[in-house]
Amino acid sequence: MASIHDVARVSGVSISTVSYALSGKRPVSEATRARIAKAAKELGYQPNARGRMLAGRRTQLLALTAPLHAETSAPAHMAFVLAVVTAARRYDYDVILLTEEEATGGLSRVTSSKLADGIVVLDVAIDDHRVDLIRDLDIPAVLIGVPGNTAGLVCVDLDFEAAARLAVDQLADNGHTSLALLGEPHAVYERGSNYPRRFRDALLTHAAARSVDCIFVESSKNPVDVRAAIDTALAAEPRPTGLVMQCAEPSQVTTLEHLAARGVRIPAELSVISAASTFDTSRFTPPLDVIPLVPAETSDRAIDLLMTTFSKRHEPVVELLAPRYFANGSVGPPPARSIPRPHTN
Amino acid sequence: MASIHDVARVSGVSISTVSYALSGKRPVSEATRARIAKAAKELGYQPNARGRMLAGRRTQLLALTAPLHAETSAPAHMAFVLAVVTAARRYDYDVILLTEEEATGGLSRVTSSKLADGIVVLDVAIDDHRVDLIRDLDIPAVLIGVPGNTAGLVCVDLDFEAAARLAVDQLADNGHTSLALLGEPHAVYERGSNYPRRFRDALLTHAAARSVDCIFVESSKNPVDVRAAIDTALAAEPRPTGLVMQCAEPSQVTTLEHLAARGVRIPAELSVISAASTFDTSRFTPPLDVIPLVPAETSDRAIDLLMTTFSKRHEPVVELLAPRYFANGSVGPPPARSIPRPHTN
DNA sequence: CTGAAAGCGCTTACAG
DNA sequence: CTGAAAGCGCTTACAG
Repeated sequence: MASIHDVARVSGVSISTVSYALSGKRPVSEATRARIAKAAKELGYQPNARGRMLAGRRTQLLALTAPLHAETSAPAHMAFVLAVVTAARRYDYDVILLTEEEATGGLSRVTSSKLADGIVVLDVAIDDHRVDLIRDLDIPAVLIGVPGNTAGLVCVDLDFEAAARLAVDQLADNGHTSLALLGEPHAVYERGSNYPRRFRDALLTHAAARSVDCIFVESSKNPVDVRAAIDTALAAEPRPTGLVMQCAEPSQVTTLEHLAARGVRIPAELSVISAASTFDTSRFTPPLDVIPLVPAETSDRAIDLLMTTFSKRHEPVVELLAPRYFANGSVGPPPARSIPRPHTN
Repeated sequence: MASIHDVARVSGVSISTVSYALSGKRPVSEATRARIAKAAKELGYQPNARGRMLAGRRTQLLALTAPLHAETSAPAHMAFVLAVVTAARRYDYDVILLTEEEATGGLSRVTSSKLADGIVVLDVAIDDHRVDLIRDLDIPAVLIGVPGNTAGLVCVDLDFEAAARLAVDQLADNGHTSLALLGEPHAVYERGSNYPRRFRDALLTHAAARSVDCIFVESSKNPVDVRAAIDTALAAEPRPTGLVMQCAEPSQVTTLEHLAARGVRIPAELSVISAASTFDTSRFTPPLDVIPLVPAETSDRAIDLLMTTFSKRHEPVVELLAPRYFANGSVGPPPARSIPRPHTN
């Protein structure tokens, strides 16, 4: 394997000139540059990362801490991991994946050994051990997600509160006065990442602010429970004419099938919005309006901020990306006249 | 940040003695060792990975090439990525995740820059560009999966042919003479990893060898199509009394629900086996017999082989792990007397 | 525009 | 049992 010395010898210059010619950090005469380029190409020279890491101040390596809980949705998780790696590559960074249960161990290790230049934290919980560690560690870090206490941190996430308001407004502006939210399975709110909670709370709050009734039901990995939840929601009084789903793809598919089976027409009888989804709701039956989760944009922005941190100390900031609404025809006005059902109770 | 020089100074020895004391690669007197350990602890010394990489012959870094296609099942994919990282950590290795579409670019990069000590290839297709590259690259590598041409390679995988035979035997031995296989969606056989093909082909071949009829149908992301496929399968002549499912979890759940809706009792009227599954079929309704995919065992073995390769050149080998069968009560004898249906056609 | 040299923080023969 | 020193392959002040 050719080294920088080989390239220097073949092109008749010093190794420093080779280094500068290849990095462009110092002007090099065109003739010299050409000879060096030719030699490097002939020899198939690739700078050795080990030498570069030690001499330079960068390893060009990021650590991504992305633990998988039982409650984690694998597709969404994968989408973010993929997006982070792709975003890092734009800056010529590679990504070390930290998955261990005792996630803080991995963080300490790659930090104290100076393996990574920076850290990306995925799937942030409200009360996250990794976040406390990050604050202590003297290493640039960015969180994708928002923990309970953001002091001293750089965070990027979708604005889930705004997304919830957007969903409510969309339905309220269409004239709906009673909604249902099909949320994540119960365990997610207990132990999972915190955005489902932020979304749910904001949605209920904003519905109340707009004088819209809203019933909240939880989904499940079990389709039977999903259908029961939907039945519960639709039995609410006054009967919901709008449904917001913020849950995994299988639960949304089950719901649509169940609604079809019950003969509930979308949007004639029920308007439906899919929220915080990473999957393609435009190919559902029927296609659904969606406020998508945006792994690529979120990760790009997170990595941009992290790279900024490398040059100049970045002040703590929580950047929330504005949600966007994509209409696919699943939202309309509520049924002209809802037939009042007999009062029980 | 304390360096090895600091530790040497504080403990009154040379840096080489510190290095040897900490690595254990040379005997060090107990007294000296104790002083060094004390100093290292006081100073919070952690060896610098950059220096270690350059001086030693190892980076303690593995590259994992795990591209995500549209056809990839995210949960299974995640399970393997997680298992590989966990397996690598047993040897104090960290894992760099390579996900790029042009996966060969990443492989060349980490190899020629000497960033990684070895490579793990996931999700191997029959005709995989990465495999050709691996053969050319002068770096230890192990594949999880089996490509069409295994010459010169070290591969580890579940023995899918044996798994298929096991499923057939289990049903045939119970007296079934007509089976159905619900496989992956069509695109998986066209472009995805190759084990579904190996499983399907072996199952059909072995069924024929045992004089068992077998109809093959494909699943889908769309539940409607899954139900149609099951209907097609059960309409086959002679009517199947055994069903093998080798497809994603949602399709298996849909199938069980559809069978329940059709009033098909398991195993009284239909025996069912779930194959190559990474999810827990014992909590399905009803619980299913399963021949699981084993990410942990497969990855552990793959990493063991890779580590062996580091010390002494390992001869090419294809290691297939024996499948195991877990009974959960979903397989029994076929219905005592199948009511012959009127001959159409 | 270019070079000689120091140095990044370790590991590991070579000596004693 | 321990130390002085070379060297891993680069980058980057320092000089000219």
